[in-house]
Amino acid sequence: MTEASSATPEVLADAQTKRRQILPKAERRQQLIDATIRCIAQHGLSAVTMQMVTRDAGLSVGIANLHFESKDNLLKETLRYVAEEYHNGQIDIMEGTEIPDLGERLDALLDFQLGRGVTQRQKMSVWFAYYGEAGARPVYQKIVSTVDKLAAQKLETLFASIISDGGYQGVDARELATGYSALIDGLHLGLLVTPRELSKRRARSVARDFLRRAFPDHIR
Amino acid sequence: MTEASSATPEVLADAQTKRRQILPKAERRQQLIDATIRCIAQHGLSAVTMQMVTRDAGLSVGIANLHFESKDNLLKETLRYVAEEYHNGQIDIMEGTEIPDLGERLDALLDFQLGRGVTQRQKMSVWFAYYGEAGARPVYQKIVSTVDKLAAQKLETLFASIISDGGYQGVDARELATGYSALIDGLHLGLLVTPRELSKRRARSVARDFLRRAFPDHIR
DNA sequence: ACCCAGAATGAATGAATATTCATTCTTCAT
DNA sequence: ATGAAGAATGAATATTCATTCATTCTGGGT
Repeated sequence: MTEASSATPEVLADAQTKRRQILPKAERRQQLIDATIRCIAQHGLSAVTMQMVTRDAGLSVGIANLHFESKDNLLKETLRYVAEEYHNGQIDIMEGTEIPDLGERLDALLDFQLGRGVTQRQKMSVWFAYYGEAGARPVYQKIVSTVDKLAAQKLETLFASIISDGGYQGVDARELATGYSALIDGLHLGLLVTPRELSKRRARSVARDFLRRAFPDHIR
Repeated sequence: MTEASSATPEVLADAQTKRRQILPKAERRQQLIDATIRCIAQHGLSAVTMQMVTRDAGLSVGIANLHFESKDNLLKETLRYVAEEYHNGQIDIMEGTEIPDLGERLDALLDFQLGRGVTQRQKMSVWFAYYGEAGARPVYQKIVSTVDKLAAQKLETLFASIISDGGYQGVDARELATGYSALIDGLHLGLLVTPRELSKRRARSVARDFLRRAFPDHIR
């Protein structure tokens, strides 16, 4: 009642001063992508609305269509961002020369794949939300498979080096790389869907077991 | 204009005779669940509408709300159906006594998990569509984890028998079962998202490799 | 100091969609 | 045959949502 008249101008100003800010295109785009990721994780891909995303970003509804042509496009770009972030992280480790020891490099890769950054519920939710739609949306399939292919090659190369280095017999690098990738994906899924039954700790131990059985001289 | 009068009664009858059929509740429910599965696979979970499902089933729009209270419920029941179908199939193989030899039983399990029935795109699409939403929908999480838990136990028991039978040293049944399940999930994902890079044939070979490394005397 | 290009806003619009329910049709017990 | 129980229909309703665009605002260039 008295609020409107008794409140100091400053308080009112604080509440009202939602100063309109103008930022470079790239920055706004990233803000919106980040908001989209949060919304997908919290509400699920099928429940995400433009209102939801723009509210989460603290911006107006019209802005999403200004920077991305459409909702469809925003979702597509968000997937591309998440996919590239993950795969660039892997590739940096695999082809970087900072870690010369092959066993240690494997360890670093595993740390990245099942470590804090990647296994945050947020990221995994987004990941699988898109996988779920991939069957019906060739665009998603293409984004993922494009980026996946390179990572798979690098992994195969790394495995081949390790096989050669350790003189392991009867092990096929390609086959093993496919298996390891699938194992990691499956563990991510378990962490997302049944976190009660699968802890991060155990997921890491399972993946490490797989590697140890394949490369006993390089792990542990 | 003249159609109505010139067309023979029979032709009209053929076109019009969409004889309304009354079926037992259980049968209608199954029809609708089947239609839902097809729609999810073809259009993605987020694009499925009631119109779409009922049209696919060749029925009227109102019928879905008659047999399932709501769209939400129809989707929930569809997930339950698919989850139970898959897990019952696995459990039948694992605890059935039809296959006494442990190695053969493992083979049968692998055949089922990566064989025709399960890896049809339809089923896998539905599978991952729900996984994608599971992060945001506790109901889905619960349905999957409930049904998953039992299958995981049976698998662990089977592995334990094999370990004991083969006298394998330094192998933990639980750890291995977790790894194998994750591997299968990951392979399903690969078959769905990057079918170009991963054939069914290779998926089976990868899974078999995993088992052979763990239980060399029982596989191949 | 003052423009103005174009960034940002949000009310309005129209399309899509879940759900309802009055009505029609089937079946079966009698 | 007949009527009643209830299964099935689909036009109508109310809601939700993506997209538009006239208007407002900002900050850098002069």
